Amino acid sequence: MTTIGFETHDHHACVSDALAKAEARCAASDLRLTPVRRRVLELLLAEHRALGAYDILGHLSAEGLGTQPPVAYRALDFLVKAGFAHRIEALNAYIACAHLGADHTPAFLICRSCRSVAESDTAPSQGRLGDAARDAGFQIEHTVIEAQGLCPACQTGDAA
Amino acid sequence: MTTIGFETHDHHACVSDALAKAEARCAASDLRLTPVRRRVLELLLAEHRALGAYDILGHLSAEGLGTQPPVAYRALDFLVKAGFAHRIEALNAYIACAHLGADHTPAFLICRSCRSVAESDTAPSQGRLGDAARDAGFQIEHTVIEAQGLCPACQTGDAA
DNA sequence: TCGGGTATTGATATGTTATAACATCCGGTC
DNA sequence: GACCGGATGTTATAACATATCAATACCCGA
Ligand SMILES: [Zn+2]
Ligand SMILES: [Zn+2]
Ligand SMILES: [Zn+2]
Ligand SMILES: [Zn+2]
Repeated sequence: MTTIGFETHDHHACVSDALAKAEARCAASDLRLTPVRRRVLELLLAEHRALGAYDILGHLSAEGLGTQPPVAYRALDFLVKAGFAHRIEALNAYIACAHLGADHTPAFLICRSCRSVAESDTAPSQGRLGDAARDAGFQIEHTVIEAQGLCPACQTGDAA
Repeated sequence: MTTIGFETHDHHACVSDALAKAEARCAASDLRLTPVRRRVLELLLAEHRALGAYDILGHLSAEGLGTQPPVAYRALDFLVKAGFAHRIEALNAYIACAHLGADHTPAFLICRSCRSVAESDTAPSQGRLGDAARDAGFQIEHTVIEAQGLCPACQTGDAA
């Protein structure tokens, strides 16, 4: 299990690596990483934090890449469908995938204070949830696993 | 592990039992199950389905109990805080708790076709998520565990 | 029963997130 | 060049949620 987000790391490499992987994947899968889509991915990659669609739109608009909500939502939809980003349901926000390329079932650790998000790659079977689904005859297509609390940095300051 | 929602059951008893438990809990904890709050709980209990705040508001308004959004949101906040209802993050919607009285960490099985929701009382599902949090030094306060897919009934019809 | 604090409700306005609908452009193909 | 499909531009609106302040109900002790 790998958790990415709170550790200090070579983030510049982290970003360029993710962009390179996204480009390779697009080339291989006949997807188009257009300027707006690429820029939105860069914005999401800039920090390991969740950004709202309208945060994104603010940046795009400042850069002359589009001013209306569909611009941001289309790009985000593309990135999420392509697996380059994830939606954080508990925040109605979006974050770049930290395990680009790997087929995974993400779980998130979300700091309520600084809004940073760590992506943990949990086991796919979802232990007990999978059992419950099987018992109930429920066919799982997608799971949302999000834990909210305080990240290591914010615990020391103990931001209420 | 108990999953409630898809099985056929004595739903009339299910509802009155839940209302009785809620009343008992309010009496014991100095909480007030006012008319609007009680009615909203009844509406949520009516089916094992998630209802949006504005669905609720529609009913309330038809019954002369209030017409403005805060009426619904206040009642829902009360019910959620009291543990009588849960918020489904993936739907921005609300559902009555199926394990009233028990201290539990709910997990939900959400049918994308009929919007019915089963509440499974998993073990503090922090199996692997808890491990990841511990490794990262993250202090979990609340978890969201929601699986989306098709319920048994909707698989047969295979609603796309 | 009177006051005073607290919880609740009423009412208005606004903020935030997301999509529908339709026109237009642009690159590749025949 | 005509066509097609994906991507964008543009307008409007739907859906979800909260801030704020005034008014009222409730409880409790003086
Ligand atoms: Zn990084
Ligand atoms: Zn933090
Ligand atoms: Zn029932
Ligand atoms: Zn169903």
